[in-house]
Amino acid sequence: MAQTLRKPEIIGIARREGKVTVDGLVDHFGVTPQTIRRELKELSDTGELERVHGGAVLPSTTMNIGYSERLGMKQADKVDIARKCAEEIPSNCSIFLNIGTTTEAVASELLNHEGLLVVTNNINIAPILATNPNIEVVVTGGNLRRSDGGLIGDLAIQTIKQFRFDYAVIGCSALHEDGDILDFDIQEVGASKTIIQQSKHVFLAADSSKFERRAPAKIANVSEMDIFFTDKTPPPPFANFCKNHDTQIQLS
Amino acid sequence: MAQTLRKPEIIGIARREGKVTVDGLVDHFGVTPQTIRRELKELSDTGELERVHGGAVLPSTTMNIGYSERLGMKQADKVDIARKCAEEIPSNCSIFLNIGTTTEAVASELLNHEGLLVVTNNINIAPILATNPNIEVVVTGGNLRRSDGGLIGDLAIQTIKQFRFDYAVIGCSALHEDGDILDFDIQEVGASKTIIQQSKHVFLAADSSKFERRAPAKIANVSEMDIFFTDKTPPPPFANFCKNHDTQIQLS
DNA sequence: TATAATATACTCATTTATTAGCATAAATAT
DNA sequence: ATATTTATGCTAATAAATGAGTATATTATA
Repeated sequence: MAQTLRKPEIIGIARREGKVTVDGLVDHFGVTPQTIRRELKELSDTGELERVHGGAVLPSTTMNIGYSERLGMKQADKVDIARKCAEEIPSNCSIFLNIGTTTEAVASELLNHEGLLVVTNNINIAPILATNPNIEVVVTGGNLRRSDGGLIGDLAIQTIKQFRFDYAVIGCSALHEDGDILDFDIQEVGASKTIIQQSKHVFLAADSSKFERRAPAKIANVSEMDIFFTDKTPPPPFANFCKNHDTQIQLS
Repeated sequence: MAQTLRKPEIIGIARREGKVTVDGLVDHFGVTPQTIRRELKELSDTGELERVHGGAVLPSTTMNIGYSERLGMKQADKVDIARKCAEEIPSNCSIFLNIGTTTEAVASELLNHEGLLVVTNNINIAPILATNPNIEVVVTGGNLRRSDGGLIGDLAIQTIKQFRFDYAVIGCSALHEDGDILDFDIQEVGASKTIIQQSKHVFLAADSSKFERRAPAKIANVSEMDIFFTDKTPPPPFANFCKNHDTQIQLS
């Protein structure tokens, strides 16, 4: 396979923006669309990007998310949320990133930070952060959850207990109007409890679609969070609940 | 300027910019393109940069390489070694797979087994095995080694100690004629000792090119292995050593 | 559903980069 | 001082990337 000077930069742009467009890359590099298309095709052949009409998006690094969810808006929203979240995190500190595609986006946004120690139970985050040698990456042990690459169970909790974090970024499967943070797996409850206990600042990062989802396991309550990063003003009951419990809402 | 002074600067520029162009370096150093090309070729031969048409980019570590490319990369002999190795492992048992691309090939060959519990400190193995729901996958914790996606250090050892394995498959960076099994990282020593200690049967899987490699850390000795899976008859001193220590050699 | 507007895949000519072999000049060793 | 190694530059042949034209596929719109 041919390698070119442009490919790493295309991937970099995709990581920052969540997506790339053929037109955008044409302007950026000053080459013709067919050249860009050729390279996007090659990047998609190797699995580094995923081709869509008009451009390409980051492959959902999670293992089985539907095509539609990866496209366009959702991913762009996630990148915006992730950027705001990463802005609140300084260099030279310790961070925990847990499961969820939003925390993966946060990982990408942290690539420009320095002197970080990042611990994660999300196996997809490891290759993202591996590109920056200034970030020490620790993966917790655990049983692999196929649906999203999460590492769960007692092994994960054991590892988390051995650290203290300056910041923790929590993702979730669903949000309930009464303030509950939900996951589809009961095993994640113990992990999130431990994370919150070991962390000075706890952030929740979740896009507004999570309010329309259902999930069985309550892993935490938004009152335990310091900041909730999201894309749209949450439903009034949830927003009021946040206000009453000193949880800041940060819109992007 | 002498060549020895130019090379570090080229690498420096590449680290800052992510890439270097032949033309750019020609302007920068005031030499001809062929001089630059020669040096880029040397830097690419030593693995410090990756040559591309028009310049060079930072080498993509195995971590960054796309999934399908990684699969295609596996040479036929590695697959053959892996197949023989997987044939010796029954269904319904517990297995440890450690670092190395050969153990990744073994993982692929295990996909048709059933009722396996696979524990690994190789992060690349998780997505391979995730495709078969009949295999329970456990990832050890540990510090991420960027060069190959290995999880190393005390966290990994802690996890390994909590299991007993029916089979362990060991990979390595290099093999020495006197029977020593070598890795480039001293931290892997503890892990491999623990693996051997916890396992009923220990297999070494390594292609013959490992005899031509050098690595500093002795992680084990082939006398501790039950079977050595490889593609060609090893050098006579090594073969004799195996014979004297009841280590079976299995050629593919 | 039909139609228009984009976007894409494919092939081939053109441009550009690369390799290889040889010549020259500087640095080092004998 | 002379030979030898090493770095560099030149030219021609080779290889690779690019861009243009055209046919096809996809998405948007009436």
